[in-house]
Amino acid sequence: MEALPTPPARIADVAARAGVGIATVSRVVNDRGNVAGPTRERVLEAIRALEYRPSSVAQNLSLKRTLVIGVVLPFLTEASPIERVRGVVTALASSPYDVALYDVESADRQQRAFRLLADAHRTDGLLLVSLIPPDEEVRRLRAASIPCVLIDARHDGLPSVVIDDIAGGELATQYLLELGHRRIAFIGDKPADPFRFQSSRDRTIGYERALESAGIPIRPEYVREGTQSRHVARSIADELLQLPERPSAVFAASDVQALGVLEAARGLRIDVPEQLSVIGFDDIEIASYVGLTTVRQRLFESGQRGAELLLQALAGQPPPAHVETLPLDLVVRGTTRPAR
Amino acid sequence: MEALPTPPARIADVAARAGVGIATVSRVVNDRGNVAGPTRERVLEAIRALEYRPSSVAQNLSLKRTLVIGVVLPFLTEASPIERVRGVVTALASSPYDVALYDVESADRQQRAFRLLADAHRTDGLLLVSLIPPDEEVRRLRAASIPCVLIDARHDGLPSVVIDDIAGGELATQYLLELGHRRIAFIGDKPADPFRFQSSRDRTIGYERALESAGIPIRPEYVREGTQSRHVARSIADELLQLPERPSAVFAASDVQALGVLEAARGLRIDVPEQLSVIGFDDIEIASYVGLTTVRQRLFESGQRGAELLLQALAGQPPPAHVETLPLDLVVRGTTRPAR
DNA sequence: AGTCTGGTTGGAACCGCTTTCATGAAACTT
DNA sequence: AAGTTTCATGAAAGCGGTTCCAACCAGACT
Repeated sequence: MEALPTPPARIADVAARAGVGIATVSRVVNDRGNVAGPTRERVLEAIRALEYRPSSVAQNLSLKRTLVIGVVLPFLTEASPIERVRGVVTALASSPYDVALYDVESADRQQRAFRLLADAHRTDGLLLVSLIPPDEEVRRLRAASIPCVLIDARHDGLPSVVIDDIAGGELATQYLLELGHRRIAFIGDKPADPFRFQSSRDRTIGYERALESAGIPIRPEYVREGTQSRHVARSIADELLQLPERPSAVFAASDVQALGVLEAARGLRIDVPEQLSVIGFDDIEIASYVGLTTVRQRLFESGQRGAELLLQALAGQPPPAHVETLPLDLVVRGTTRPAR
Repeated sequence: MEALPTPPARIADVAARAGVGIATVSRVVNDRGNVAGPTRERVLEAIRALEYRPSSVAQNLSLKRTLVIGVVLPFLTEASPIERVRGVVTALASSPYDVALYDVESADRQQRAFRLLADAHRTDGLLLVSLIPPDEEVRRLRAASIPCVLIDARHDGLPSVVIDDIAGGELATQYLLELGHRRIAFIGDKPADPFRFQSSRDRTIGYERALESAGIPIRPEYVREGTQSRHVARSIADELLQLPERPSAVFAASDVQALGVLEAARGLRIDVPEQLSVIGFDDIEIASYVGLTTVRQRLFESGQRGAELLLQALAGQPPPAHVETLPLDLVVRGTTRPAR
């Protein structure tokens, strides 16, 4: 009993079978307008018999919407964007919208994605994660009145969900200062990255600001940069920890890098936290397992919140706040301790 | 200079401006058919001036396709499905297809997703991850000729990408046996889960088979089940490690659970691997950091391969192999050691 | 009994694109 | 020079829905 490929029923088939006009079928399907009881029954019967499902593509064309929200983000490889996506998916789960994912590792991928954004009909709304759209595209989006919300990025005139990276940098550094540390090193992201915004740079500023207000001079040899990877961070930390005057604490701009620092310390037989305090940023899942002290940024929530804002915009309400700043929390675990 | 919301140009606008028919514009846009040089130029000029982008929704309706591949999966919260999605996204990056994500944590979400699958027009193809579709839906899919590939799941008549869980269970257990362990415990997934396939059960079978062929009787008190979480695994391991005859090795059906075992051991001051060997399954990212010995399954590759198979099916080629089994590798790290 | 009113209904236009098909002009035959 | 191809082109018919609008019908009202 092989089910042969039957073309799916169209609205006209249903109408014919029920002996009514297509308009009536549409009314029944969408529960709109007045349809007399018996008529409705006949239509429903026909729908059941034919296993009719309205073609969403046709609906989309007719209603000029797609019920798709595009999520554009770089580095799907990393833990943090994924957390954000999870937030987005969760927030959109109870909405009628689907989530389309666009990963833009490379520049041409980004090109492609933005070309797509420019297609005024592919998505109803856009969520850009850790990505700053070119002005040109923003203009197009606006012209096509496609709402767009940024997550972990800013752009004039677009609503966004962000954190205060400067404050975060200060928070971490101040905590180390309170613990009595004076020789505090910093490992940041390499800002050369074409996509990267200035999160890391801002965290550096926070770091410097905290040191300054504590009256501690900034030592250039304590401030390093490398790509966002454990491996690179490890080798940077290796150098750092073999300086004549070894830092007693390291603030890494991300947990991933902090893990690299921990590895380096282990390799050099430097006990953490006895001889070295380490603090990270993000609070990714591994952090809790390893017991890493860190600055938690609410990744999941950022996605969720961004999606909510977009949903509001889609519902016709103008986005309430232009820039929404999510709070940061210091999560003290086992890799930090008062300086001796 | 505010860009006011101008309705996007339609094909008719372009045609009017270029002084040609819409058919000609379509030909130029799709690079199909013959269009005289000068005419083409005029059309291109008009397209440029009007910033015309064909509406993909309209194209979809006309061409009866969507260029969307739906990826349905439960537990986006966990590390392994995400790795698979990454594989899918990567494989599909250079294709014209977009990826729509459907997370189906709860039963009604699953309901919704399958209802969606049944909509013959929303996606061109489907990738089901760790999910077995009801026969009814499979029938519908076939009737609508929507190709569908399963990843980490099987269903008669649908191509799938899987691993040999039995062999994996044997692999892990045999390794422990080779190390001289005789008291080997097993912690598996709770099979009560409505979505869950029988991966965990199969791994149990592999475990039992390995013990049997080594002539070692299976002790029921050594075989436990709990939900896929570190927390639950930890408490199970807690009990296990306080049995009168404590096992010398534990095989956990997933790395996440293995991490729970490590925690339990730490809590009980049982040294790993000196006093207890632990082996996991999956090889998620944390595993390498923690130095967990495990059975690697190629998650990323499973997504990638599944997407490739689907692409082939979409291109009209029937899927070559019905069930594709990905290899498993034993990854020896620091949590296993010969029995004393 | 005749007109009004309001709920039901179906025809037809429209959403924006692709593609078939007919048409006319240009190029080629014989 | 007349007939036959070939090529470029546009009108129109889908694709499968939604919705405006006019037509119809029954009961309510005068």
